[in-house]
Amino acid sequence: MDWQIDKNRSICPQICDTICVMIASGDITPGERLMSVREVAAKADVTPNTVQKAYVQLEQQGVIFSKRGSGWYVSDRIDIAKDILDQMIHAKTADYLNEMQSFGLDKKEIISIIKGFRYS
Amino acid sequence: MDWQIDKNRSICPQICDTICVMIASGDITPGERLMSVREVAAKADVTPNTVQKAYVQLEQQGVIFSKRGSGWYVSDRIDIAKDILDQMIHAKTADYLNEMQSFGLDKKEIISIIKGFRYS
DNA sequence: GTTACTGTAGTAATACAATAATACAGTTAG
DNA sequence: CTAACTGTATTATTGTATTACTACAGTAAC
Repeated sequence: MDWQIDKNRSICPQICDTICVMIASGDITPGERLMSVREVAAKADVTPNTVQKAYVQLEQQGVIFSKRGSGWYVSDRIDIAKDILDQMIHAKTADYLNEMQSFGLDKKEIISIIKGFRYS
Repeated sequence: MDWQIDKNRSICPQICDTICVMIASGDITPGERLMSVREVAAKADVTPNTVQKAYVQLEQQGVIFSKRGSGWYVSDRIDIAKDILDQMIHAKTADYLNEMQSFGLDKKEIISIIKGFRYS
């Protein structure tokens, strides 16, 4: 997995999203152990504290659970991770469309811009 | 103009964007006076300080200029406002596409989601 | 049992955006 | 001239995210 973090955006949600993608895509499966808080922190070049916060959030949503002193593990409810992702995609799309409309663009124009988009 | 501010996002850039849209769309024209810092602050329900900051940023980019004690005015260079908007649209589209790709979606899937998007 | 890992918890420091309140100086209209 | 509006500037405070550091307790392997 690529633990690439965009430091211009909030880090904690990015970690949550990355874990959910790994679970939804089958990259990691129920019962499997996650990388430790300190490992992820090192890979993503962030503070263990921030990773811990993200893990706790996912735990509260039922996506993962912890065994004290042992590690973090993927829960059986991979459907939750998928739901979170779907919801995330919908929310971010809504935000994007709203912003584009505040710039005076309608849906057709937006799609046209995306189709013609060249990646740098 | 609708001075609707999304308080979940940073306010200062939203004010800058709104002014640029007003200029690019011809809603306000070169030489015309803008609403005062205090007026905008009241309409948008934010602090005059924040509006001031946004105006100064636009001034540094050459979009507007101030006459002390009198007010803020639209500069002749409406092309700058248009450029800023184009750049903004491109940047936000790039961010959106990058995020969607980190969720495992390709361009075709993204367009499909947008086409089927229902506004709430 | 010791060692090295793990989760867990807390504090302090930093950075940033925004708020709040105030004051000063220039302008414009009456 | 005066009053009411402007822009401008400063300071203090809040809220949030993140970092940095430290400490404690449970687990697992040797």
